Amino acid sequence: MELKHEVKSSVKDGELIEKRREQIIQGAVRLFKQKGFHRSTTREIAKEAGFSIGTLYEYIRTKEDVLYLVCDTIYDEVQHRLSGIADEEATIEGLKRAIDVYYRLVDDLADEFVVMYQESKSLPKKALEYVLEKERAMTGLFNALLTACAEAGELRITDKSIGLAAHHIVIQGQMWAFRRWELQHMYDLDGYIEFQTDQLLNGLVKPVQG
Amino acid sequence: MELKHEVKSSVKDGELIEKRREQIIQGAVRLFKQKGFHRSTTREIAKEAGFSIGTLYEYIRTKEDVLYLVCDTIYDEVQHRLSGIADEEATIEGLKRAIDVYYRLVDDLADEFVVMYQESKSLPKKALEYVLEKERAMTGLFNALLTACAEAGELRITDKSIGLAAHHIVIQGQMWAFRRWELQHMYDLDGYIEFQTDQLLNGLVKPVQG
Amino acid sequence: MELKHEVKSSVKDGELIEKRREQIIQGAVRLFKQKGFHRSTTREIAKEAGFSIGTLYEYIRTKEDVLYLVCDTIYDEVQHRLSGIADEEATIEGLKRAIDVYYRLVDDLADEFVVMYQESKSLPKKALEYVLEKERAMTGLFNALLTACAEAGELRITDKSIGLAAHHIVIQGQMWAFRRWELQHMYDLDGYIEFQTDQLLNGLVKPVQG
Amino acid sequence: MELKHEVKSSVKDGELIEKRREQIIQGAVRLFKQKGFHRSTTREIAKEAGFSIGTLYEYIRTKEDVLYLVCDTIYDEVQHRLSGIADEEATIEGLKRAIDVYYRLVDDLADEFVVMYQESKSLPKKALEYVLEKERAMTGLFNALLTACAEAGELRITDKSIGLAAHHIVIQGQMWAFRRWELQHMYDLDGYIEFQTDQLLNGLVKPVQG
DNA sequence: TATGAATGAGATTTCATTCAT
DNA sequence: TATGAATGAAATCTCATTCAT
Repeated sequence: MELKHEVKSSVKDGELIEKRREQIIQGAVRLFKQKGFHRSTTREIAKEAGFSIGTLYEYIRTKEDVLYLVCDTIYDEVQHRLSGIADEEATIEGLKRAIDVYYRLVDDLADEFVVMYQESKSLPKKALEYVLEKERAMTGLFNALLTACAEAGELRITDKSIGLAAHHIVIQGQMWAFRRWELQHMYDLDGYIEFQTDQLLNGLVKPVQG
Repeated sequence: MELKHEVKSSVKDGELIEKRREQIIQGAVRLFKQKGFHRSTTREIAKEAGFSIGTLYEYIRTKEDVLYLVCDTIYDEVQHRLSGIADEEATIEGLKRAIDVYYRLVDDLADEFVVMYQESKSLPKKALEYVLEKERAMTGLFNALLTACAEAGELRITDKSIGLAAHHIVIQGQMWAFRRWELQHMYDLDGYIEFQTDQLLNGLVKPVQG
Repeated sequence: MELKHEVKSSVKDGELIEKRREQIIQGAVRLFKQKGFHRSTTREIAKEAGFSIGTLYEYIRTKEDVLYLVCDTIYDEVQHRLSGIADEEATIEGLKRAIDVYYRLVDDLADEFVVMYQESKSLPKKALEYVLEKERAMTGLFNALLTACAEAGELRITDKSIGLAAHHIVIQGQMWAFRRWELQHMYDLDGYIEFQTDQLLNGLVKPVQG
Repeated sequence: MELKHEVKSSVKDGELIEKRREQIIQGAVRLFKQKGFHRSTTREIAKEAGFSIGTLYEYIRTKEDVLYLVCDTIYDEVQHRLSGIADEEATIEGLKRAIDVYYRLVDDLADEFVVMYQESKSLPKKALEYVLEKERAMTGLFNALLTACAEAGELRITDKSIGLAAHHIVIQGQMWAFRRWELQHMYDLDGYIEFQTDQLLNGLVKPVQG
């Protein structure tokens, strides 16, 4: 199902491609954070990556490829770090741990998240689809865990509400990235996680003995 | 604190300016929805507005002015439609009505909201500040109402949590704009408002006789 | 049948388009004569035409459009100047006059012919087809006249040979353009026409009486 | 007058140079046929030749060298295959044989001829001169043979016409290369040779007893 | 006021050539 | 000798902005 939208390179050495793309991505993220995708030029990207414009184009075909590489990498990291969630036990505690992992991930990659959400609509159609699919998968992880908790009788939640609750978690996390500067006046990350989690579970947890 | 970032026009007739800018904004929103700010050209904006590129530049100074006009207009509309909130009574019912008004506003201006949040970082610094200030004012409305309710003893909520809850409301509304296509599979607007409101109040409402 | 491969312009004033394209074509021919199509840059073309690169692109879409405009114009001139041939009388004298007109045309437009034949394969497929069609039409004019002469009993020539003879005439004329510098050591235009015409007719004219 | 425009190579082994250049030329002709000289990249030339871009540049100095090699090789082959002409006997039959040899040569190397005539103006000045000199030598072969025939009383032809007739033969042959696809509808090679030869001699041969 | 032709800085992309391995 | 990654000058094309009419 990995319909990975391939980015063509004219360089043959796979390891080198890996290394150079790493440089490109790092440079691009630094740049996009400051100026966004459209205001960053390919020359700047090349320079930030540490090589010439010609070399940049040995590893990508178009400027949009850079954006795709950035988005793809972020989701790969996300996927990697969230991979544990799928195996969490279907309990309130498991759910809390999953949310905690996710929020800390957002905090670490806050800049990257902002870049991705603000620029991804500039991706070519096929690449956008692929990225959206990854985003859906992320929501899906929480959806599965919530479903498992509900089935295990840990949550009083209707099937209908599960989907929304999953979105809820995901969005609430992203909010930390997008409004960090405002929110950090009021909360630190731990406080924020605690508040949001309580807030969520207050509505969902089965009272101990109804 | 009205730092209204003025947009200069070489036309003198105030009414005409009003009318032309209306055309510009409407055209621009239609365009930005499809292609985003950067991918839309000034020629396209002029055409979509119904006049020539020369005329466009009689009413704005730079392309960024168009984006500013769009953002500014949206907030004017928001401010107008939310003006009642400030006067709501400090009760759960008052809070519910305020939230309802806000969610319906987001639903009506969903496209505009999406455009604004995706593109506003392209505004020049000063204009961006002004827009962010308006955004803060919006959150402030709910903040004030929540505070009033808390003071009136209608809500069990710490001072510290009020700010976050206000953000919560604002974000939850915007989520409807950003994820409409996914969410509409599960909920219609009324259902969504109800669910979100319940969810929020579950955590905040003082149990009847706790 | 005029499948004229349209060249799009973003300028609306038809007369202006006409005028500017005239400038473009003249400048381009001057340039292409010296350096050929590929070695001429769009900036040089603009400069030679007498305006800025931006203006050039108001009147064409791509560099290839310039080549097409050049080729098209040459053939228009050719077609115009050969239009009389179609009405020539079906006699040896008529044929001679037609050949004379054609050779003088080639002499006048020698540079243009060279440009066209050396560069036309760089045209995009559709435009190339259109140009080739015009070339075929030119050969067709002589074909028709030769056929008429044969039918009128003025020439002893098999049907099969007519096609080749028409090609012959066309090529022999082009040779004057392509090898001018060599041939002019030996002949002036009048002498060349006379020699070639004699040569051709020697083989084709019916001996006065058996 | 062998001004052989030397192509420098950094490889010492003469045989290897020979072999590699053969590969380069063959690949280049294939490529130039399809896309022309300017549209073919050095990378493509290297690939088509069967080795890397680095290796290509061990055997040439510039891209234009490739074009020169192609042109030079064609003329070497031409010279080789026409070498017999110089020794032909000064009779009509000898002339006919010479023409026959030449036409068949053109037919064999048709693609190469087309490439050469369409691209040779892209050669650097010195190389172009050298190639033109070879072309002149080819015409010279026929010139000499025609002169010999005239002196032997086999042809009624003025001195002045000999030069033109030689050009005639050369061009008529090239016409087969350039317009093959049109002409093959009407003639096969044998028929074409016969027709052209008759045509030519009709004007030149002394009537048997005139 | 309205128009749209003109401008040219600047963006993306290509590709001949070099050079370290 | 062979390789192919690196380079950067240069090419094409776009588009925000101006200004004469």
